Amino acid sequence: MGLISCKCEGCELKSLFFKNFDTEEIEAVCSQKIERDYKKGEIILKEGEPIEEFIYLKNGLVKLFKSTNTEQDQIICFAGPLDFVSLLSVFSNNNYQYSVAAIEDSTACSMQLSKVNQSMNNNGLFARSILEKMSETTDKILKTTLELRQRRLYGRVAYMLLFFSNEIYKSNEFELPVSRKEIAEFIGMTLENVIRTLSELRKDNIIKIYGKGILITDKQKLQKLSELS
Amino acid sequence: MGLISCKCEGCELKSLFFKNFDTEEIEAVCSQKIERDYKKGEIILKEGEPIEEFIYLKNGLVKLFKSTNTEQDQIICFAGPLDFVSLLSVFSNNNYQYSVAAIEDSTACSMQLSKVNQSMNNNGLFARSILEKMSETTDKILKTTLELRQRRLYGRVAYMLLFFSNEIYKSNEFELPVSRKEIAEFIGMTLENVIRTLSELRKDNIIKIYGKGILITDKQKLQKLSELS
DNA sequence: CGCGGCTTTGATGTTCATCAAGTAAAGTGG
DNA sequence: CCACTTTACTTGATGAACATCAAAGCCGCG
Repeated sequence: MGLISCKCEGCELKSLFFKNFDTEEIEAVCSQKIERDYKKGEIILKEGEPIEEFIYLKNGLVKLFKSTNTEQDQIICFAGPLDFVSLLSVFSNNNYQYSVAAIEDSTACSMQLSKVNQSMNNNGLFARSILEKMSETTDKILKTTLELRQRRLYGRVAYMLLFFSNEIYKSNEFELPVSRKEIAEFIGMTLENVIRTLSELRKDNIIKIYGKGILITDKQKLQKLSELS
Repeated sequence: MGLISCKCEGCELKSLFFKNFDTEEIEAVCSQKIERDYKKGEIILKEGEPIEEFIYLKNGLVKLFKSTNTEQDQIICFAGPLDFVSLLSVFSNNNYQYSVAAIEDSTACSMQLSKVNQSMNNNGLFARSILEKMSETTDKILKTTLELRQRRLYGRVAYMLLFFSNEIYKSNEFELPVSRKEIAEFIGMTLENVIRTLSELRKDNIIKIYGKGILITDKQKLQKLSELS
């Protein structure tokens, strides 16, 4: 786990996030920023821990999840660059309600929550930016959840494949960043049935499978499966 | 549908929501407030419509839901007094992503979104209040969704009954404010199976049913069913 | 009264979880 | 580097959970 102080001059996030700040304010917040690298599999935030930082993802891919009393976790969503991974419970709880783990090598920036709070109180526009970002995030999560709920096994697996293809990798060929078990935890089905469904899709010449590698050969059919079932 | 201008002096919401405002600011916003009554069944907001107002519930009970391409809607959550029913998509979309309907006679206050926005820009503390409220709301929704997803038929029905008993009516005896079909739309099962399960719970002397009236006679067993299944 | 919406129950088949057993892949220690 | 262990993946068989179809009862309302 590397640990270097972030050079704000080159940070592409500044313009997105701090568009409502003047230089002085940016300095005040950014001087406290810490950039950190996480390897695939590493835990970034743990459910139950006190919230002291405000974290966003600079690059990589993470999963938000919640552990249950069974062995099976529940994966809430995946988040990519420029997503604010600690956004969900930051402002209504003192402790994280969800865990976050890197599913690809990732870099995250964090700043003290107290500083962010202070800036928000002084600057309504800044608070509003966060509000918008948060609204977006939760809207997306809720949408995905409801979409998945409408479908069954086949439709859910198809939806998941299309999600990674369209939203994350923007290609018909990609490496699944998650295990079969994690897919199951995301779509709310069992490991075995996820595998079975992938195999069936392969037999029907809709996808090709090379371990974690996926090649979507018939996107139209996959799309239809995702809509119908 | 009644329509009177809201008298802010008696409004219990003021202290909750506007705690960060001085009197002048409160006046500025409240002078624009409109109070409106909705009868059970009436639509308050419709998915797809432009967002122009900021609405919160003064009393009553509403459901948030999303229509699908089937006949079955998806109910996202129920909201009671002091909940900000338009909070979900207000800040990230120009149009409502969900519909809201009264499931009991309700009163809602609304103000122009543009005024609220203006106040937020000028007052970080106010923006922060909204942020907290919103974070709370989405956290609750997500929690419920994930809890339901963990359970199956029996557990979901039990969870739903306990929700109305504990969260909404705070009594073991209450009238279900929703139809059997709406229960199904909330817990993501079919109408028939909801009815069957309720009947089984009745046969097992866990609840009594008088049409929409429910009396929970064995809360412990219901609790256990909700946890296990 | 009769109609339409809501509710109930039963029968049937589909979808899915679970159990079991085996293979492949990946990490571990000598 | 190889034997060993562990973890991830795969397939089949079985029964449970659930959706769907069908039919009928109830209840309020015009």
